[in-house]
Amino acid sequence: MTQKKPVKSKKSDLTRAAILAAARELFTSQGFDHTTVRDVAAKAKIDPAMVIRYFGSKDELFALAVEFDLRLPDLSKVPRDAVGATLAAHYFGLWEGENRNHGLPLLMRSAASNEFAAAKMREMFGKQVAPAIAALVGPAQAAACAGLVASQLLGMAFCRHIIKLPPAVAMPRDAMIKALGQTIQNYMLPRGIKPSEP
Amino acid sequence: MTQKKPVKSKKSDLTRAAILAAARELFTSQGFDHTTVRDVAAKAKIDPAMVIRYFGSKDELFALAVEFDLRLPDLSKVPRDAVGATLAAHYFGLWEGENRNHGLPLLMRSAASNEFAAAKMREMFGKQVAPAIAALVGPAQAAACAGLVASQLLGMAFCRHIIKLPPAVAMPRDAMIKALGQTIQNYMLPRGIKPSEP
DNA sequence: CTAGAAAGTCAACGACTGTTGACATATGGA
DNA sequence: TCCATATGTCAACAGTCGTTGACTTTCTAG
Repeated sequence: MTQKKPVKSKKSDLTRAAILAAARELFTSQGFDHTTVRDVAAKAKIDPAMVIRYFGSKDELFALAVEFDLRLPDLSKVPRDAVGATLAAHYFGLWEGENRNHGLPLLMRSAASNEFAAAKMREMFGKQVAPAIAALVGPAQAAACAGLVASQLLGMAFCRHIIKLPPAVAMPRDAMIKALGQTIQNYMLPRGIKPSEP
Repeated sequence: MTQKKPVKSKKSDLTRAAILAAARELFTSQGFDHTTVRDVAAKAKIDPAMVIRYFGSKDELFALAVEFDLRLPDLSKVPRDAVGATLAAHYFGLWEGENRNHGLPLLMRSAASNEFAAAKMREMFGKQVAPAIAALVGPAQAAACAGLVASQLLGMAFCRHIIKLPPAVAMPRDAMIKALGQTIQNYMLPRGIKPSEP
């Protein structure tokens, strides 16, 4: 007899997962508008009608495909002068690590021309990034600081992975993380050095 | 009599200009895909067929709407320690100055999901930005430097004007330009400080 | 084995899109 | 005045899209 509590992986679960995986890939590489329900179905090797049956609509599918966790490291356990580099390294691990098929590249590709995706990016920033930074830099400068950090990290991802600007693509990962790490470090915990006047 | 050399502003020229202006506005605020030929025609108060007659196709209209000149200042005539701030100020003058209706916001909005727009951004970078930077920093580091500068400037525009991340929107323009100016300055002309190892 | 639910297939609808061609009107030189 | 050309209008085509409902196949509980 088939129990009902210990949910077995029914066949429908596999199909569901296949659709979601196909959708993530296509949304990531083509964006929301250029990805058709028929494309997703073809990649998942099922009928377009199934996509709608399983997820209700293209929008709901997108909303599910987008969900994910940044899994930011606990910055309070990182040496203070390594915070910038740690953050930069973690962030580009999300883009260039083993499991690349998550919501971040997907959101980035669609956010510029899709208000739902833009709102999701703002939400993710507000719930995951801002608090992590606010815990380190004090409430007064926290917002501005978080905005600056986000602009640098998102900007490099935009150049390197979205529009593929040659020098940003060619830059070795280590050098990029080092440069961005210093910038972020300076935004978050500026030294007494005071870049300009002594 | 109507002369033919000193081109008078015929009526068709006005219509053409009206179409182009309407197209720029809509492409900028909605991106390429969400802007329909019918939208443009409605905004220009003419028939959709005229848009095609005047510009051949939606793609050709987009290609024309996108053309523009960054008008970068001559960095060699700027005090070396003011290069970063000058560049940042000029760049955000393009976004927030009086004449905002040009190709840059337009490209940014569409580049993530439109290969033509992405290619145009790469071309603009290669022809206008990279040379200006290469003239200052020497060919060895020029490419990497230009990539870093672009990532920071484009990233902030993305946060502030495209997805409208609250802290990036709220940041006063002066403070933003100061912070970004320092970062860019450091990318282009790092002080003797030598960030890490000597 | 068998009835019924789950899973999958198929064709079509209605809306929207870029684009076209046939037609009407206006303009300006002869 | 008249005609050629420039300019503008209108309806429709062909294609694509998300979505739906009717149908068939597969699986499994009783």
